[in-house]
Amino acid sequence: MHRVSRKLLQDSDSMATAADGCIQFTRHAGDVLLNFNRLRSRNMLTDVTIQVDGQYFHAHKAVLVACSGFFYSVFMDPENANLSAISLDPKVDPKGFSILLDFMYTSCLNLQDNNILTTMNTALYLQMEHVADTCHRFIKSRHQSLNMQFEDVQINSLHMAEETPVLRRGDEKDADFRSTSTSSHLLECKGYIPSVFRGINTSGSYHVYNDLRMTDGKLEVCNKIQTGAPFAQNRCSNLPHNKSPTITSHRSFSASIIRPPGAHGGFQEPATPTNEDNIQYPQASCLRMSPSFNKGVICSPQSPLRSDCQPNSPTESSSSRNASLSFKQPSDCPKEAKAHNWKKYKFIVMNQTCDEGEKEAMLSPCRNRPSADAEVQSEEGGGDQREEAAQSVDSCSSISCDSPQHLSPDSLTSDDTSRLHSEYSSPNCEKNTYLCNGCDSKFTEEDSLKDHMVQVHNDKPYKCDCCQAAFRYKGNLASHKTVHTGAKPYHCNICGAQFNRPANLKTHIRIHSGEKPYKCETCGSRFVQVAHLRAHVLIHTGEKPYPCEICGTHFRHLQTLKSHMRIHTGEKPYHCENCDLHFRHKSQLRLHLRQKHGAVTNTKAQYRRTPSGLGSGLVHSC
DNA sequence: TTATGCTACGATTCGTAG
DNA sequence: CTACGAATCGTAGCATAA
Repeated sequence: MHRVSRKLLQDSDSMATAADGCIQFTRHAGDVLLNFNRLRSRNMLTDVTIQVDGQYFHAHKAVLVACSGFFYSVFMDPENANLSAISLDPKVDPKGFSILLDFMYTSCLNLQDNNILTTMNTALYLQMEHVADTCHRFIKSRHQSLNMQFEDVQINSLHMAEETPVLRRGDEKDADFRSTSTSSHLLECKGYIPSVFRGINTSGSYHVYNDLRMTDGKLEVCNKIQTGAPFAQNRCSNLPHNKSPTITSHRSFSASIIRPPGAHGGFQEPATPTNEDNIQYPQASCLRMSPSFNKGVICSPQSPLRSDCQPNSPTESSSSRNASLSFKQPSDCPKEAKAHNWKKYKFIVMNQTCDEGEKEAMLSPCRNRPSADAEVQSEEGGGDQREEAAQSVDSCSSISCDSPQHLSPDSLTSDDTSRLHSEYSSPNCEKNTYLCNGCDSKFTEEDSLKDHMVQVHNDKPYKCDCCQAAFRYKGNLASHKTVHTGAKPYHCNICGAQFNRPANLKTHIRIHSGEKPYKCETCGSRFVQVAHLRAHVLIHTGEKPYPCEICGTHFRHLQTLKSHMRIHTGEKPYHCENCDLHFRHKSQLRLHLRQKHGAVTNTKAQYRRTPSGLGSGLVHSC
């Protein structure tokens, strides 16, 4: 019984039983998002392509709609139900969009000094107010080192004012600023006004940080406006007019819909200006930033904030509200070879323990220590305990790397971990209680916490003293050490091949015996190893899970992708020393050697590796 | 603690199409 | 000649039963 419970705990990783008997899987939401991101990285089940200034992004409409008021307005419109491609306004910065798209799929917002403005403006365009707010707090928290950028933003707002009449009615102090600011970053700052989608309803409300200023060390935002599409106004005509101030901003932004053939008779709709005359000015043209400034957003009925068919906007979610400012790079799944593995995709989410990022979040002492993030969060007001629990499994939002005592998880020993948990346990934690920062479990014994960290959070306390490889079990460390000794005590009686494990020898023996226990049910082909069968069935399923990030070509096998990448890198690792020619593929070298040098090159011994680098690698000696 | 099975992954080989 | 597809083989990490 104990084993069953333990196994269940491992499988579900982290779950809590509520008082009503409902078992809450605290990682479920994150795992689902992780799966979505992996699907995106493989371009699987993506149903829309977004073109941004010549760059293409594949995504799932459902994710876009769930995260962005802009996309919500677009895709929830029945008229656009079958859209498979959309082109955003060329003013939208692809980098900013990429950051936000990553955020949608990872919860990680890669905010850096050089992209903060682009990200914030793009967030406004996409009606991701919570992200814009976070960007704003980011700026606020770093204002002392970003004075120049604030000036840029102010200059930027003036440019917007030149385009948008509503801005001209802003604070007259702008005029002073206009005459003094000369930042070189001016051209890089795009003043975005999320505006009317060409022919498409982008109803919703959003405020625009079109003017940021520092006053006595405090940030102010002026000319906060709410905009909406005329379509929205029509749809919401039953609402009191003063509850839905509709401003159709003009020519600042647009997007075009690329319709599938047959839909409305054209592939890409030409951009058409929207109603430029329907502009109403908000009564309050200047709003001082306050801890609750975002509460003042007025929402139209079609806004994601008020929709009855969409979950709460991230604006209202605890995770976003409490999101701290993370400088952690978002996980880059496409670059992670392991993430491409279909088996891992299928299985890892339900069974995986913490990845490194999550582990870092769990071990980070910052969560329970005063920090700039905490200061930001305190302004937002505290969330309830349930929200905090959910927050604890958020691998990114709770991470702050600005702590001077931040430690890399790789550098942590088991003792370090325990020390951290003891040292940075919750202030509310009882004395002599060891608190797991990963799931808020409490233990009275330090060893219990250690065991918990191993079983639940994949702590690997056993480290090789030679290569620092970490293992969960002591036995595996011992097995690992036999590989550095190089001992291969298991011999094949038929061919003499040597192996370090009986299991590997057993697999090898199948070559001689002809045993192929794994059969493809589709074509009947048989394989020695189940992994070979899995790779084989991709032929039948049509799946090509390995995309080239440069040209977008998808491949069925990782090795094929790697070989393909040589086209982009120019690498030709196979070298003929006789005539100093380089080849991209070994088969080419072999053919060359046979034809030009009469060599027989069918044994591994005839090749040797050379130092890595372009044009180096395997060298044949004739 | 050891043995074992499962699994992922890298390297390699061969074949084929353009 | 070049690039890709598919299969094959070996290695080693992970998890658990014995």
